[in-house]
Amino acid sequence: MEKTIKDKKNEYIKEEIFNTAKEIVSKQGIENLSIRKIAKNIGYSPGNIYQYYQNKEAIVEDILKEGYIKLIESISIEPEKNLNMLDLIKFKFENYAKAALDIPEIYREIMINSSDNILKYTGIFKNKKKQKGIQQLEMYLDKAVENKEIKDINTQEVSLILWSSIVGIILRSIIEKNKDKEIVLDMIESTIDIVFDGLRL
Amino acid sequence: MEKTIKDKKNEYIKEEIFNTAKEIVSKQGIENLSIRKIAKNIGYSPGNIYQYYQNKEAIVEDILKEGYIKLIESISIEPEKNLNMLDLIKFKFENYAKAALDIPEIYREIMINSSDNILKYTGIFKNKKKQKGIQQLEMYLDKAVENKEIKDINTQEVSLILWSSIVGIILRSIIEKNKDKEIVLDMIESTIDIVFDGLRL
Amino acid sequence: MEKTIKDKKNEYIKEEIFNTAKEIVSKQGIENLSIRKIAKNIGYSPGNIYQYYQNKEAIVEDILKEGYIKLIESISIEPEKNLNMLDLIKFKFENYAKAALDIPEIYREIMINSSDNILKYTGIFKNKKKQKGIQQLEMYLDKAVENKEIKDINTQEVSLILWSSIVGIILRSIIEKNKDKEIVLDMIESTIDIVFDGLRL
Amino acid sequence: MEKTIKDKKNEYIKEEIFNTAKEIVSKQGIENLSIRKIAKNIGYSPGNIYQYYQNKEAIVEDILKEGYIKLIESISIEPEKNLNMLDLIKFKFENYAKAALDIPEIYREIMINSSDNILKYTGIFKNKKKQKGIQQLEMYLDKAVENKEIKDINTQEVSLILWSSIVGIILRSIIEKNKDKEIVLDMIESTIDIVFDGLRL
DNA sequence: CATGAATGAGGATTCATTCAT
DNA sequence: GATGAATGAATCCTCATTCAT
Repeated sequence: MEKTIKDKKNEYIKEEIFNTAKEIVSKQGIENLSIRKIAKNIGYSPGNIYQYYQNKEAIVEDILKEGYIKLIESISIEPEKNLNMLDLIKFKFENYAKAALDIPEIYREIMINSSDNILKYTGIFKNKKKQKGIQQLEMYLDKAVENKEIKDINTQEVSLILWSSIVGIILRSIIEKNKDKEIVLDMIESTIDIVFDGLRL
Repeated sequence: MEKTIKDKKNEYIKEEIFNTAKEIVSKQGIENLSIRKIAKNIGYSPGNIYQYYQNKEAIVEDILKEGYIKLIESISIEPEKNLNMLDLIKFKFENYAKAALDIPEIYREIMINSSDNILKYTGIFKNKKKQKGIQQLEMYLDKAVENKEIKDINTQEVSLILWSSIVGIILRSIIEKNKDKEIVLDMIESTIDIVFDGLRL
Repeated sequence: MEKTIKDKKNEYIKEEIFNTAKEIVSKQGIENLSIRKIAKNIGYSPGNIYQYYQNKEAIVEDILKEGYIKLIESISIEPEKNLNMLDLIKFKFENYAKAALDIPEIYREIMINSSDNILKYTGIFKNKKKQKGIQQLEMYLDKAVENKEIKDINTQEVSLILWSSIVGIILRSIIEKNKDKEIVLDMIESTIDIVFDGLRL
Repeated sequence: MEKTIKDKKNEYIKEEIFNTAKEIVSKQGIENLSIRKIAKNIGYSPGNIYQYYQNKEAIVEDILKEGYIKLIESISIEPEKNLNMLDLIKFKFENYAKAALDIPEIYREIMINSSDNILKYTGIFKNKKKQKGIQQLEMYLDKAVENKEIKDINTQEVSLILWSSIVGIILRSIIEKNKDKEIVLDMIESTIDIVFDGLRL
């Protein structure tokens, strides 16, 4: 019993560390995250951080992982009405973009990161196992073909193209610190429209 | 005469610094470039670097500038035969992608950099003056409309979409350390094809 | 309780840094004070200094502030018996000079420093708010006028003259590393005498 | 013959170094004087400076020496008419102050410098041989006594007092970067007036 | 004469991490 | 659990001086 309480406290502090780290990353960028800053911000000592996280890298990993989960969640939201595939894809990407733009610095970090640990989730080139987003997108395109919304295409390739195009657009917006979300959402919608126009029967 | 020899030596060492720096950037990323590393690699004392470069920033700037120039040059190559706009755009982007993949880490750095100094050349959102690549692309699309290759579209928007899509694809390839250039070139060609298919009359 | 002990140790080390810094300043002048020297002298690593002081400036500031406080204290001592203004001024300046000569290098630094931060306390030319010493001196001169000890003069001007004359004498003694305090005290007394003689009714 | 020309050229370059150094000192303060800056400013190489000066210190010494000579010259100017000693002393100190305020940074350095080399010229405490200014001032005071302008005093002590008071005033003005020369000249005149008033028969 | 490349020591500061308490 | 002192290595940069050319 006591252990459980301790565990809870333990969890609580770990979260505190985590949230503070996230805040620093969001406000100052990942390159300005330091153990000392985290410690100072939560009022603990630097050494104590190591009771909860093995090292700085582990904290960063957690932050990126959480960000990734948010992105996955964003594309797990299902529309209320039945939509054709074009609109469904638009709906999904809109949610995805909103989620990404909600955590710009973290999204940037996720998408720029070259470590295998992260590429496991974001990679499109060598991954044996496709990441969730691409999987879903490919499935929708398959259905669109099936539904005769579009012609018979290599859905595997097109999904990669569409995905990296849209990631590219979001990323540029973040890198340029563009604050006008609408522009980005419009560009994404147009991109999908144009691609679909190009795929019509 | 003597002066010329000295100048040459001077030039030579500056280049040595420059190349060493480039090598470090290419292998370890710009975040791991340091004056000390450069000095150690070429067997000089750190202070001596400052005989040739005002500071670290100047070195980085030179590296990025050289990279940017290569990119500009790549899209300045004109095809031997007359091409329609679709093929011309493909030709240009192919050259661009090849140039980018030739200097992956540097391209990465250029495209990820958020400093105004670099955004001047790479920005698409707030820039008053459009960057060379977008300018050219927009012009080609205008001509394509004129030639009735495609329907009458907002060429300004489409050029941004096309550009950031392709930059996005190249960037992902670099981030994932994908070595298979052909895949990237194919994806780019397909992207252009699909977009053009979507814009046909 | 434990915290107190730690706090005390903390305080102790901070003081050690402070005293070491003061020693270096006293022996080698402020221009030769460096974090590395402090660290070496107390056997710590340079980085550790930053646990106790935010930066070098903060250390210097503390040293000068302490010196300034000693000066202020020296002129806050009141004589045991009632004195006429001439003798009161002598009494005050004598204490001031003794305090100054107790911390020669630091006094030198305070009086030579051109930063606004310090001039706030030592300036006599542009300061809106008069510094404590001048204020007091002017008040005494006013009283001397009131008491008919001296004629009706511009006490504002005379206080500045008297003050900078005496600071000038002390400063020269310090700069010349003159160790004979009596000479300086005599010169100061004579200065005050002569000036008062010049101001008599 | 050829040697003479060489010598002249030699002299010329040495002067160039000297003047440049002086300019840097005047504009940026002595703490910002560096061999490299001098070399850069005159278009020679750093190494070459050492052909003309043994080291940095020698340059500084020369600058201070020249400054000192200017001060001596300033008090060597004789008034056109015969003046009583009070007015003569005022005349001399006025010229002195003007000369000092003409080269504030250098004057500051001269008067703050603690090296024996400089104290030889500026010291008042231990010097066996009195410096020129004090000598002259003492002589004038002696004459004033002789002329019955003032009472019979210890002219040795009073000259020291007067001199260090006035140096103190000038120094403070320079340290505070006060640009209003008139204020300083007025304070000096008042000082002399008051002291003389105090010395009257 | 003159160059300018090079050194080596030094400057302030920041950081992740460890460890005795 | 928590502290925070301490390290050691790293960061960029500046400087006086030397010396082969």
